[in-house]
Amino acid sequence: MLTMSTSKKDGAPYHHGNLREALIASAVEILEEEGVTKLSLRGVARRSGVSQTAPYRHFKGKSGLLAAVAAQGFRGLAKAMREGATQHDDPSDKLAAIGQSYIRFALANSAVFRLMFGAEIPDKSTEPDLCEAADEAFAALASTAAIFTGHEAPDRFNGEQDGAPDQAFAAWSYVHGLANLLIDRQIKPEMVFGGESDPIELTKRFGRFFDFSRF
Amino acid sequence: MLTMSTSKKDGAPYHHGNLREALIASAVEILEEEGVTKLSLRGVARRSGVSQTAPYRHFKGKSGLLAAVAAQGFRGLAKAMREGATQHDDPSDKLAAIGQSYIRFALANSAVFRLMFGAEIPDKSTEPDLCEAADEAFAALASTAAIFTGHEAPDRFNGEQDGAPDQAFAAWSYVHGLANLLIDRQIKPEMVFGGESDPIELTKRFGRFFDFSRF
DNA sequence: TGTACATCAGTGAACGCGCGTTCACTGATGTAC
DNA sequence: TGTACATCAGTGAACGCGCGTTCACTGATGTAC
Repeated sequence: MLTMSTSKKDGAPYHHGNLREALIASAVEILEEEGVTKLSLRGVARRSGVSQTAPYRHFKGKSGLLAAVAAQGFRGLAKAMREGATQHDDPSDKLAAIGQSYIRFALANSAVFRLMFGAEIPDKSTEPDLCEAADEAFAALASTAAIFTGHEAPDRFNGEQDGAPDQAFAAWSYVHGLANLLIDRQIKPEMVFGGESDPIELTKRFGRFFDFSRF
Repeated sequence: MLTMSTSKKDGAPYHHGNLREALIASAVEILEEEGVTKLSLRGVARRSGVSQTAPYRHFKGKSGLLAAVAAQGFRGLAKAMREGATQHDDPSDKLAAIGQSYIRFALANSAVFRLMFGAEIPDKSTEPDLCEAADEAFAALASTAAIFTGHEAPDRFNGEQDGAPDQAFAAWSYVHGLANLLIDRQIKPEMVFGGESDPIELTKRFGRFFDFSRF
């Protein structure tokens, strides 16, 4: 950073200085505005104001960019869940807050969310960074869910998820499904309440069918 | 059908006779084998052994074909759920059977399932047939879930879902989430059980956290 | 402090490709008479 | 029963397009001396 030449007075410097991050940001924008189908490496470069071959300096082709976007998404989701959880002490409240953060994240970043979990990236296991980010997100959920069993939460899951308690998966399934149905507009909050309403309210309302005392 | 000229002895008759269905079937095959990204109208025509412009006789472009595939998917899902439900009398058993049918369908038709719920078809409301098929699927779930409230199930939802009980949405969320996590390989049955295992067993196992007596 | 030079980050032309869709057409079908 | 003809279902050439990726390149940077 010390030696960066990018100056604010300079309109378009030869060296961008932060192209990798800029490309990811452009990709996210296109993703959210136009959908995965319309996302092209050339379009991303164009939006970043850079030649169409510049991205190859930072990613191994289009698939590399997609993986980086998804990884950043998982990191953001993990952070959101952690922040939600730390605002409460009671395990039930913690878990509820995590679920709400999850829903909020999905709604605010629906195209990225879809990319993270969809089939657009065929084999996630070939992208170590992506795996690590995904594990981080799952760990954020599982560590709280583990409290219900009284077992200690394993602090790493190695992409194996061994030892993660059933509730983690059950809670994840529920919240993941609600998130998906909401972003796919299969459940519209206003349809359930009969008026305009908040998806988070929905999360709480449906959540009472979930009984974590049963383990 | 009476006047169809397609004869079995004839290798490639000029008139196909059943091209619409054949195109949908080809689309499903490509979808499951190669993913949405690789699905092209030309490829579908090719696989059906027909010129690349023939599909335009039966669908209004690529988007029309996609909608037809999704609609057929929803009909199949609705049928599977209904068949699952009729094998039991107890409402809880009925609901559990519906969930299991849902998971089975998703796993057996994962690419179609993704298409049904994903963003590949941008505005489903412009396709009346698709809406109708989706409503049919939701109705199959909601009519059973409604038993828990003691209220009568509305027999149509008009794409509005008004009057559908909360449990229907909660159960749907749970089962939809588990289905998605399974087809996206985020939860691998063998990871949870520590050995090879059956996704349906998972459905039951996690399902016990769901308490439908609370309404 | 000044300069030669290796390294790094970006350029721009070019490749070959498959796509969605249109158009004027032709072969097959079924019906009115 | 035979035939003219409207209708239907498919053909094949052609359009313009944007894409991913490669290649040899050039401008900028930072360091060894």
